[in-house]
Amino acid sequence: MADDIQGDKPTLRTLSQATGFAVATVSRALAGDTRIAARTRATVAEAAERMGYVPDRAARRLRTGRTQVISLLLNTQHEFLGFTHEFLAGITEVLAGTGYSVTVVPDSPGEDRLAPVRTILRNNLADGLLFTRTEAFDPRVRLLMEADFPFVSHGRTEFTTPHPWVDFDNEAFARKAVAHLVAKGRRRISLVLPGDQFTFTQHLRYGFMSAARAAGIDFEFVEGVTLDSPTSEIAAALMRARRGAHPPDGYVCVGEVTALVTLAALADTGAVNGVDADIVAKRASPIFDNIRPRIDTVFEDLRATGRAMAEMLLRRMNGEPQDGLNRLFLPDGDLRG
Amino acid sequence: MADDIQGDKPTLRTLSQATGFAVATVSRALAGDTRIAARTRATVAEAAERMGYVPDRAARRLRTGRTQVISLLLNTQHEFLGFTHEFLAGITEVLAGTGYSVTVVPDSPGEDRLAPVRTILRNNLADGLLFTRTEAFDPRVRLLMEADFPFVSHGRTEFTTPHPWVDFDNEAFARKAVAHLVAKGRRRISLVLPGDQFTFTQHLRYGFMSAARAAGIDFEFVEGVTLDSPTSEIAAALMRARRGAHPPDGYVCVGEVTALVTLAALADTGAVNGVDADIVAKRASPIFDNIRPRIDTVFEDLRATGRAMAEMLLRRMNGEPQDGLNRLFLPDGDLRG
DNA sequence: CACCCTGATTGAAACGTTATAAATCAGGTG
DNA sequence: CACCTGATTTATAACGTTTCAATCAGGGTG
Repeated sequence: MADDIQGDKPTLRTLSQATGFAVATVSRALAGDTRIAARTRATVAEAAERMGYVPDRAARRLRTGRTQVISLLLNTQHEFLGFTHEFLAGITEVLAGTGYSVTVVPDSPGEDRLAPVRTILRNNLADGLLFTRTEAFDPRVRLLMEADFPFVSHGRTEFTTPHPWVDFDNEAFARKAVAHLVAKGRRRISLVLPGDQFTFTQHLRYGFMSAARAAGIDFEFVEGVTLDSPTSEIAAALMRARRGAHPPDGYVCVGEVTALVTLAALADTGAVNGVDADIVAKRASPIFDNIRPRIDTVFEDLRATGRAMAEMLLRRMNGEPQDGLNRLFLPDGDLRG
Repeated sequence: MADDIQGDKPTLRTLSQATGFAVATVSRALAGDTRIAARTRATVAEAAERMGYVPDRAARRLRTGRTQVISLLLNTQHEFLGFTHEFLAGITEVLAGTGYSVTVVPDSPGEDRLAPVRTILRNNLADGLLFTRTEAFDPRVRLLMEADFPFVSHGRTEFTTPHPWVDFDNEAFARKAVAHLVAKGRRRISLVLPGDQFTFTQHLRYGFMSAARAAGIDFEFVEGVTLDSPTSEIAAALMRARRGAHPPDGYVCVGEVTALVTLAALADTGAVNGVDADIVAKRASPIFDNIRPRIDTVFEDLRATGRAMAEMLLRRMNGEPQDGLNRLFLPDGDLRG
């Protein structure tokens, strides 16, 4: 809107008139085409710099079909703490200066998770896609692979065809957490799992179960709720278990919210954290430094995860073969308390 | 990339051939131009629907200059809990189905806050702008008003020219919090303020001070730190005050993180929350339901804030006069504990 | 000297849309 | 029946970019 004080913004034509070269020459010079004389390229580059030329995204997009946009499917339903913030920060950090911008598209598991992807593909709204909460045979992955559309998933799948992903080693986290509880002398440990459809649920379950079995201790999965259940339901389920015949004396918590809920459930049933039971949690933000009594945590660096995913997507969009593009983040060496 | 299984996606020309009308007619029919015969409009609309026509954003953008994009300046530096997530969820909720998409642009106070705005204006990267952490004489507001560019700020300014904003009544929050502490018999209350440059800092300070004075109790502002200081520094400052001659017996906390830090500082200096001191906090996420011992909170609904800002921006971009476009969220009636 | 390279540049077309101005048409009027 | 009017429709240009094919000037070669 309004009158640009700056005067009209420079275009290729402006540069063409200023330098005396044709529009086509200017375009190719800026693109660094080596078939344009080096001297010409220098002249054009200098003029572009001087006049503050910036290519028009709409025109380029119309011509080339490339949008210069990356879409992020963001879960807007369930609550997170540091997750969204850190993740987005990491992504924008990498994309700054690349000319790509991130658009946020709401995604709600339970709804049709394919719908937003279809829209993006069909209407050509982005050049690449990032998403989280990947399922074992995630229909989004299937669709995107079929369409040969660049993407990076947060979480692995069970597909045999390789695709780019970034993941956190939740199996290792579970083992480490169990080992820590065992070292503290705990004999019956409990875990609230995410929904069965997610791949990382399997990793958690396997790591948790096999570590507990190897240590010869009892374990249970909290019944009737998942990590995404309303916190009131999770709290109720936890308290039910505490009042049962064999209340757990150790908890592995996959998210910060669950950790707080567990802490509250302990308090509300008269149990004392650190005495009657211990908690080990995965955390994504520094907030847990400020919880008293302290609880032991393993840090999942979501900012680094966002960075890794964005970088990988850039490489993928640049045409790199996709079978090498994976990264598994290992849990920190030490538990932080 | 790749071959669209769907075949080529329909364009105006496709529709033109299918219906027998000229491209221009089809375009205007779809735009609902009343100078096109009603019958024709119906025919065209039907064909568009049947073939799944969606206008090409790049072409439309190139032609009209409108981007169909809204940019959100997002602070990626400081930690937040529910903030980013809830806020974004509210925005995307409103924008879903409007054809607008949100892009996230990093913004770091301390850096040049004008730079991203300039880029957006100059390169025409968006039709509207949303941002937070508004300053009293926010240079972004000044620039955007000069350019007559649609925006909605989260937070008021001191400019006399009106502009659209959405804000939370932090003065009322402070008064309410103080009143609550006074009712509990607290006689010396403390507050960590945000940086002086932000408008809401003045509102907080004024509400806090005048309510404390009216009640005839002592008060202090924690020295040397702001809400954005590293939590370790805030913790240190709080503990220093606790060990001083006149430790506070009441705390007003503007953010969730500060509330947790305060809680931790109490615990670490051997004070008991609810006995030696009380805390009232503003919260943006349901997480505080799960903190034990419970602390009293006032809820700021950031999802609703995001929704309000997005709706307001849409109205503004539709050319509504901007002097009516404000909304002040009042703190909840009851303190929740 | 005619020829053909090679290197450098350029004209023109196209991407899909919308706005402007002009063209067409049907129907009524003198 | 020619003409005017209002209602519809349409051709055309333009937005700024990239790319294909064509042009052009020299210089070496036969």
